[in-house]
Amino acid sequence: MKEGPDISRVATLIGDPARANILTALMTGVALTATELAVEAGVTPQTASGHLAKLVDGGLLQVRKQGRHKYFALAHGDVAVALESLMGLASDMRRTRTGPKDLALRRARVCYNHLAGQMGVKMFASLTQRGFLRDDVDAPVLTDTGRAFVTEFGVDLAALDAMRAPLCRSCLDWSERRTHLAGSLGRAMLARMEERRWVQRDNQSRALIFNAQGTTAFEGAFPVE
Amino acid sequence: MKEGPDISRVATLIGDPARANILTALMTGVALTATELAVEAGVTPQTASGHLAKLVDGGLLQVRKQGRHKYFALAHGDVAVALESLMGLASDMRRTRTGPKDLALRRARVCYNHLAGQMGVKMFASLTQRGFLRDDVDAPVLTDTGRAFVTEFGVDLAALDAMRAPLCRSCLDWSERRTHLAGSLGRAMLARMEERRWVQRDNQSRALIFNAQGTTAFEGAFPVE
DNA sequence: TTCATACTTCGACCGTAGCCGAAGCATCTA
DNA sequence: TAGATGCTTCGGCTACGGTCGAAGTATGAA
Repeated sequence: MKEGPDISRVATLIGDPARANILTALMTGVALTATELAVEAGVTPQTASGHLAKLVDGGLLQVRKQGRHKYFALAHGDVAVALESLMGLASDMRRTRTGPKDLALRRARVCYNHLAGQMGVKMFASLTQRGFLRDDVDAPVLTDTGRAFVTEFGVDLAALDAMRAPLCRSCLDWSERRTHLAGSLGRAMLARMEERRWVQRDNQSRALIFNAQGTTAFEGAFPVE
Repeated sequence: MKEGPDISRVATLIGDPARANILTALMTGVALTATELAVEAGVTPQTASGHLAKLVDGGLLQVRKQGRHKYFALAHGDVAVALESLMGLASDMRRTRTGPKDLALRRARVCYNHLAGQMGVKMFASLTQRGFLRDDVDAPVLTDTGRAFVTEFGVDLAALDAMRAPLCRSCLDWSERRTHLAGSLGRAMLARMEERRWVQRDNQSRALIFNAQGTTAFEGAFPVE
């Protein structure tokens, strides 16, 4: 016993319902203030304050102070990946009644600011099949034809390259159990779709709602097989 | 709030130190009896019994009854993957003193019966670089030349194909943060190395100890770059 | 300066869950 | 049949951690 990193400490951190709600809320990728997160978690500000301190101390959240507000966000993408993998286990469990809201989430949702769900997986598959993305040892790699494609799509690759964050990352979908595209490129692709008004975020949840034109355009842009 | 699967329940399950020890012990891939796990977790049999029931009920463990013994194992590979991703987060945290035992674990260890750690990552990289393994959308795929290679290595591919379990899977290493080879092929490769007496398991931990000849042979079989 | 807002600290309360001793089944051995 | 051995159930103890009200510290607005 007592070998390797201590799982139980992190798991305990995630295990409290209020903290789990906070983490889930931050899966969208946006930064939220302490009071906003208190509402999200369904507890009073004092209680939330304690939880947030623990999460930051545990390395799961990062915090930025701005005036009298404190903005919290996930510490890094790995946290989101780990949370998704836990969701994968949780969705296995019995008594998982799938409501209509759940269906929307399975179809398309935001995961740390990139596209996840059936449509996320479809996009990833399309890019790979057409040779735009190559799934390398560590992470997916954008090929030359792929760079041309996403530039055409309207993504400013030069700006993304300038950032230190990794361009491509893969993330395992809890609902689909397949890979979708994360990383700064994944975020940029979703941002572009929002700019083009293909898709709109649901204010209440992580669900993404594609309108009629958006759906058609998506199918055209990311054909599969 | 209350969207997607309920993370907190699974996380709470993993969050108790005794249960975390149990899960970690089962990461080797072997099935253990209730009393063995009680010792591993450092609690009395009664207490362990309760924990084990919860883990089975939560879908994290599977159980097989054999005479008056009960053998417990991880429910499926996804559980191991999720645990590894939690370890990845945990190893980030401060106050992670890395002892000598930890070093051995980082070098080579068993992860659900396949090879993990630096040497696991190295093997995966070597196989990919030489075109034996192609990292596809879902999971790695063994190429034709790859099939020839592993057959030459002494793995009975026909037997593996006959099993329903997936041949190749990738698993993210908590210590290396890179991919290594899991799935039935991953297990077969490690088994073959043990047959050849390249490597021996440590009884006390998940560490794998390569002897001198084993190390040399490994370097020869899986060159990198 | 004065008031409002955002967040934190303190203290007390309470519930839950882990823990073990004792006793109870179930299964194998002699 | 009697006696081990492996696992489970029960009951009661304990402690830890989540919760909120009240009060305290920052920052910004009037």
